[in-house]
Amino acid sequence: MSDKVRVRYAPSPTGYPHVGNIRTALFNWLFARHHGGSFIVRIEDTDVARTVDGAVEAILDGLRWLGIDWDEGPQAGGNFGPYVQSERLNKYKAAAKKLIEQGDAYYCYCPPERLEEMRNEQMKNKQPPGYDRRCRDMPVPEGVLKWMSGMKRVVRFRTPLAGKTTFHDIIRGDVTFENSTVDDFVIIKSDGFPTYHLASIVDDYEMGITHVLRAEEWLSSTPRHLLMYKAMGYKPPEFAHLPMLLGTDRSKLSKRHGSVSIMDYKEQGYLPEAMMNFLSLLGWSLDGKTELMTVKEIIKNFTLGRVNSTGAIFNVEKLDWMNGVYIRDLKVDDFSQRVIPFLERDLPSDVKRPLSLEYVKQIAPLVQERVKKLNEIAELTDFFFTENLEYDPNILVAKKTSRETTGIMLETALKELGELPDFTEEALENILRPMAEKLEVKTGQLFGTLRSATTGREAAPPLFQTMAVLGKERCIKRINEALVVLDKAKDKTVKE
RNA sequence: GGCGCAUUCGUCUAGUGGCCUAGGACACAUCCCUCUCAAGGAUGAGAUCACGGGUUCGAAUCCCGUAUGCGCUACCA
Repeated sequence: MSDKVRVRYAPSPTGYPHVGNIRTALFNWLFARHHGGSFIVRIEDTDVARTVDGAVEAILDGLRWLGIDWDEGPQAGGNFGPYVQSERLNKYKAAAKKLIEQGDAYYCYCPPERLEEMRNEQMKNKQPPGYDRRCRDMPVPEGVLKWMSGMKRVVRFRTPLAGKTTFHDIIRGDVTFENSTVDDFVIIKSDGFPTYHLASIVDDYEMGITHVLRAEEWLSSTPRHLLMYKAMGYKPPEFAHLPMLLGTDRSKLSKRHGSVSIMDYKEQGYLPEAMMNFLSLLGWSLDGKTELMTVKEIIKNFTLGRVNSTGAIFNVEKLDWMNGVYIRDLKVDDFSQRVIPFLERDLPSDVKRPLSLEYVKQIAPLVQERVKKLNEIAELTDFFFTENLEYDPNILVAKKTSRETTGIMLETALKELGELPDFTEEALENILRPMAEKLEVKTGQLFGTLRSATTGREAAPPLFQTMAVLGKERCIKRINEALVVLDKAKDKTVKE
């Protein structure tokens, strides 16, 4: 590749940043970074009706969250601006004018209702739907008359009636379309805005885009674009149509498949680095074996030759696993920092904020390897923060033990723990293990009972560490409370 | 309906004519470790490479056809 690579991500601000879209952005970015080229963001806001306030910022936030930076575009500037299509209308008008003048485009006065009717008729007769070209050869004076009388008009491209358009897709190889299957599509809408087709080719040309990497859904409109490049006398860029992201039923990923906004994933506690790693593997692979990679490694190895052509189902289970791997890899301090916003968001409201970073740092290592998503943190650790525990008294009585035995275990623990000078993990272990032996119960039974008493749950981090972090005072208090509610529990001497 | 693209374990994928009696990962199962839950380790089950024809000494890999899926078929992108 002798020319410097210039690629773009061209989202339209019609809603939240969709993961499928972001994946396209990611591949463009990886491609640019791999080749030392430029990654450009261009906002395609040519659909006035569908434009949503705040969408641009949301999309940019999504990119930033993942660590995708752009060399040119909104907030970054660049020499090819403006990077917002609604600020480039004159360029599209000029292009349309040129096409009309050289006979490659024409005004069409057909009202939407007629087109609708025409389509219905075509469908009914099992004809391929498409514009019937009624205005294609309208004499100029007639058009002028309609225009003067106030009729609305659009500009359509005059598609060649015969011939073929072939192009080489970097991922799929040669693709050919019969021009006769391409209808006279609209390039300027009646509101004066261009359609995607016109705007994108004008901008891609003027911004010096060398490669267009976009989702497969665009494959069928590529001949339109090529025809326009030709009519405009532009040299077309190279094309690569990326496989789509699919939902579990293999259809285009959408809301009904679950979360589709990249920001939802952020809020659920996926790490951006895990998300990027996972997304990069949807349609691309290094060697079929290496899956966990740093951004650097991904960039270093990312080539279109290793992008496949089959749509990929967005497999959340694998994402969860990968996120867990990344979480476990975090340094305790880092993990603690990242977890605080989630704790502050999800812990019961009576827990005082702001949380102590020092205290969180004590808790964090106990749950780090047990968490797949950061939003699980509050649920897993709330007993470290709340004063009163609420739980089913039955969990105090370990399997195959009686209420009486449980009472004895709690009393004994209470007494010996009370005399323990330093409440460390090691000291606790040294006192609790022999205690089980003395009481002639299994360690699992004793520890289980104490776990329930001190945490209010049956599954928690290792007992000694947990108790050490909770501290002597709180553990004693909770064991006392356990003794009170024990009355309500049932014996479990009979095998369940 | 038309056009286009695709088709390897449930899922993500490796595979570019012989190394494939098809490899890895997630998920799943069993076992080990173990104070619970995880994590970790080991083992296992799971794909007649959509199907049918060719080409070839030899095909998951090349060609043709069929089927299925998906996408497009807007004054949306």
